Amino acid sequence: MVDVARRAGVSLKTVSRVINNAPHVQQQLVDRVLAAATELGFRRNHLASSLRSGQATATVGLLIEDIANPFYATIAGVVAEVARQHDTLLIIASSEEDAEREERLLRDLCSRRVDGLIVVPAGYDHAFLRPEVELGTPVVFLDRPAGGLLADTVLLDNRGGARAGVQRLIEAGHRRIGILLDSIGVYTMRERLDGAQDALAAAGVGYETRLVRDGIRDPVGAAAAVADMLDRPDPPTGFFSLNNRITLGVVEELWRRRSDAALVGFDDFEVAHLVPRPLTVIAYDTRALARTAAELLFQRVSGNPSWPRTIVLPTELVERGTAA
Amino acid sequence: MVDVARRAGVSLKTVSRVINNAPHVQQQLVDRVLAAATELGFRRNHLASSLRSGQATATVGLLIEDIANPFYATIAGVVAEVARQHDTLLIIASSEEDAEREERLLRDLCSRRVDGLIVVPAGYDHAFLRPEVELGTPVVFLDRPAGGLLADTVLLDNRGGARAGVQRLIEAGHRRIGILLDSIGVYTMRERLDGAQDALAAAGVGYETRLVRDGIRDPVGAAAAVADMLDRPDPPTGFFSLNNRITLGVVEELWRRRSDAALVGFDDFEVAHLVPRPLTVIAYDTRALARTAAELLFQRVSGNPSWPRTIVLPTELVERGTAA
DNA sequence: GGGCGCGGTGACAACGTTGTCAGCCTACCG
DNA sequence: CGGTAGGCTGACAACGTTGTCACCGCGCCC
Repeated sequence: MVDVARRAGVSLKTVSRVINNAPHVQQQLVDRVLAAATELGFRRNHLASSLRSGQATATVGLLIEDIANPFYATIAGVVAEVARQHDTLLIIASSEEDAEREERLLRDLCSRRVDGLIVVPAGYDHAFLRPEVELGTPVVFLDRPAGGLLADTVLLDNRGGARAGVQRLIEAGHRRIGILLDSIGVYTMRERLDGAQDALAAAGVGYETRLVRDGIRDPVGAAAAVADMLDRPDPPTGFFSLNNRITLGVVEELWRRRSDAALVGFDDFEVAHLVPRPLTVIAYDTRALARTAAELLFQRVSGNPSWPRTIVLPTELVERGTAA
Repeated sequence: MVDVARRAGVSLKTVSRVINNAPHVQQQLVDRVLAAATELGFRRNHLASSLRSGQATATVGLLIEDIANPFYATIAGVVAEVARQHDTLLIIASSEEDAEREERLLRDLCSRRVDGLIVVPAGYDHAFLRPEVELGTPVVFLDRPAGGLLADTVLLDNRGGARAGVQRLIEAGHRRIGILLDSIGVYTMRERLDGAQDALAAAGVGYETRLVRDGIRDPVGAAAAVADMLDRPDPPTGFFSLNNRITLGVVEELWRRRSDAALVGFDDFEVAHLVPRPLTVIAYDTRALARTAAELLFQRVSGNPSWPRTIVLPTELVERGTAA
């Protein structure tokens, strides 16, 4: 910038004014400076700018589990789009469900002075973020609540959705319902399981531990669990799967056996209408979820100081034929 | 930092040394400084650090079409993982296939002094990046070549893959092969179409324009095109689809009509084995593609100055039964 | 005993930008 | 014709950190 100033025969400050097209600069000088800048290949240093002005790195951080997962990729896409509307770039970091790594990444993002953070938490303690929040970095939690920190949060109605799904199976006459979940350690899984239990209890159907399978990581594991349950005495006549990876495995196994057991799955997925039997699922609007969080964040960034909110978005039972 | 120094009764520089755990500091002072830092809630300012030291923002930029697309999400995941191994964060920006937006985003990333860039180009002229490259910002192009700029590039063997796919259809006896593609404006589509033509020419099969459909954006469009082609005289007996979104539409339409027309699709996809007929596809290792680019980038970042390379990764014909 | 090397520390400038303020000039008003 | 308001410009400090260099004191060697 000092070089540009010398070349244009003006002061450093005038160059700064031109670059930021501030008012009160003669057109003639503007032209001279611009010419000098392009001749010298001037490249503004965004770092120095945000260092000096103290705020506005025009960057927000998004912390998720795994960017390659379509759910998070959708979220990232929406957040990036909202960010773009605010002329802001997005740093995306994946925690891989590791609380320690999550903390490291969040601290790193803060040390980069991001204007705000959207976090899908992996850990259970986010108290370490309190200083940052108090010093003015807004944080919005997405899909799961924060631990030990009062902050804006946008959630799905996991419990209500699961309740509706299991209720539907019960209405169709099922009493032995196999429930498959990823990990009871994950907030959404706990909520969904609670919802399923709500529905069972409300219908006076007993909750049988043998019908609940935890720790199912992938479609293969799901298929194996289904096979095992079906091969035992008093097999389930219906299945409730708590996420779409599991649902996929259940579908595969049922199809392999030509079983007509009922199935309701949490999470919709793109090819749900293409698989052998069209699937009944608990669907929700992932994009709306992300958009809500992102818009809330940018409200905070632009200074809305109201009390932290928790927003719960609805889920919907989409019937496509496998509930009966 | 100056506050920490005062509190610990040492100089500013000693604090800096402790924070960066530089050698030659008495353990006693280290402890005092660390204590003071935590008491005051010291938060290192990464911006100021990279401004002063001139290099090492520990950030790389990834420019893709659309983060919500699974192909790019996979790439982003791999790049983020490689970046993490180098203690580097990732700024992801989506060009939405808009060359102007691409340029704006790349300039913005450069003004943030990222350590390097991985670009899936949307535009055709990247000469504007030359000053940045010359000033030491490595750029690796991914999946499509750069325009007007000599730079590292990692590509797929689109042409070879398409050639193999069409050749397989020809071997199965097909002579009228419907070819469906997104947009001839996209590099990969042109390459794949060229490969298809190679195979047709090599087999002495005439290239009929009526059998090629351009501008197919989504599965619905693909289904409509297939329907139209099948309803005309001399319909194709086989289809070659140039990306997986199109393939999905073709599958739907063929299934709807219970047609047993052959189909080979470019791009594998997760549920390729679940759809009504298991699909024969041209597959490739997206993760390897991304990993190659990311590792090449970090080689450059750490100073490997050799001549820009172009790496072409192979594709593979995966037969699952729809080629005949 | 003087010189030398080295571990340990601090003063100071610098990175590239922007905020503050002072100062210039012109125009306009009384 | 003096005063003043306001458009326009520049000098300077500051943002928070790190690189450079100088300095001090100690132990060691000749």
